[in-house]
Amino acid sequence: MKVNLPTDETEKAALKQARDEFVSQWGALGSQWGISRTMAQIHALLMISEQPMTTDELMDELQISRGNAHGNVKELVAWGLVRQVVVRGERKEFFEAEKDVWEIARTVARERKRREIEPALGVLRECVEKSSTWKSAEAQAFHQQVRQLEEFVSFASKVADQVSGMKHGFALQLAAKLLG
Amino acid sequence: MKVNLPTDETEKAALKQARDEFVSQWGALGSQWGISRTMAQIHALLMISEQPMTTDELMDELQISRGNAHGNVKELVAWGLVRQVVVRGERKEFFEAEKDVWEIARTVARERKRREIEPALGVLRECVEKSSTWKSAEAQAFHQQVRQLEEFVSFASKVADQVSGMKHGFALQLAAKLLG
DNA sequence: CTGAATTTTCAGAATAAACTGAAAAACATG
DNA sequence: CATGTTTTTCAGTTTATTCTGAAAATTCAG
Repeated sequence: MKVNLPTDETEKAALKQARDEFVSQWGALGSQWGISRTMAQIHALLMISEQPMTTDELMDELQISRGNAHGNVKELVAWGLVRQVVVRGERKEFFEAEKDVWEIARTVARERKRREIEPALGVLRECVEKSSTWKSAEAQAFHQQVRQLEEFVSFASKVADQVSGMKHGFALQLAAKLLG
Repeated sequence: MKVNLPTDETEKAALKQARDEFVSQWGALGSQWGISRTMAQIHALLMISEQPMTTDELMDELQISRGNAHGNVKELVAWGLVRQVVVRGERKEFFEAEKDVWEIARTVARERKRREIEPALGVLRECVEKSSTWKSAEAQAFHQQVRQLEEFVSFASKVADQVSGMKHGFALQLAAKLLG
């Protein structure tokens, strides 16, 4: 069996510390974003874990309750950022995160479109519709403004579709178009 | 003086209702997004207001306290989405929103980069740095994953710069590049 | 079918975020 | 400088969100 030289031990400890730091910081960023701290931490943990993990491991690692771990991991599954996998000979459910950053980006683009852009479009279209036949100067100003907003959000929606439709090496395509 | 025909009155009432609906719905969207409901409502109100407004008008229109109106309008100014303007012969402060959607988009891109992308980059770079010389298989897997994340976020940062640097008609440029 | 293992739910507790209202500070006017 | 006006601050309250922990439901093996 391999001998653990002092440097091995040092590296192992430093790795653990770096992983914890990453999970913790990613969680803090999560709340800056619109998602809960715990959900971001679970995502971070699964992204840097080589093996799929169980709910109990998440509870243990992050010091959180079963209900919390359960709810958040299921929400990550609903987002499409985490999937449930079967480990042979095990009854428990195991979870693993999508690790490919381009896939993650596509998923986030798709979900944010659905959750943020589409509801806004609904509101704006209703306002544009209602105000389209009004005659007064004030009403026309209102119409103009909501129409411009609607046009922009509609454009953003198309961009999101375009991005989430791009295949694996999409960053190259996108980079070429935007930066080239 | 102009006579108010029944249709004028009807339109006036419908306009008021549409404006209120827009403000209320935009507020709800705001919380779906990462910003407070009130801040989004103030922004909506100022975007569809033809004249600049005072804190007292905001308080009255949205039925909120002075402290709340004050704090949120100042935060919008800090974002760069609203500016303070001087109205001749008035002592009170007046506020108006940027109405040009492309300007709004640039501002949001710039601010979100600063608030969401840059802190993430900081965390990731630290992790990449620390783990770059480690030897074990686990450590290298960690390094690889955070490096990929760092590369992507760094790319996103460049995209945000590009977008926020585009001049007025940028949507056309962007549309041509992305959709063309 | 039985019982142990596991997942799911959810009422109440804890925490975090937003808001109020009034007092203090800053400002303008004569 | 005295006074009335407007802005700013902030301690305390309310509201919204997240989390806990235990009970109920489900699943599976024998």
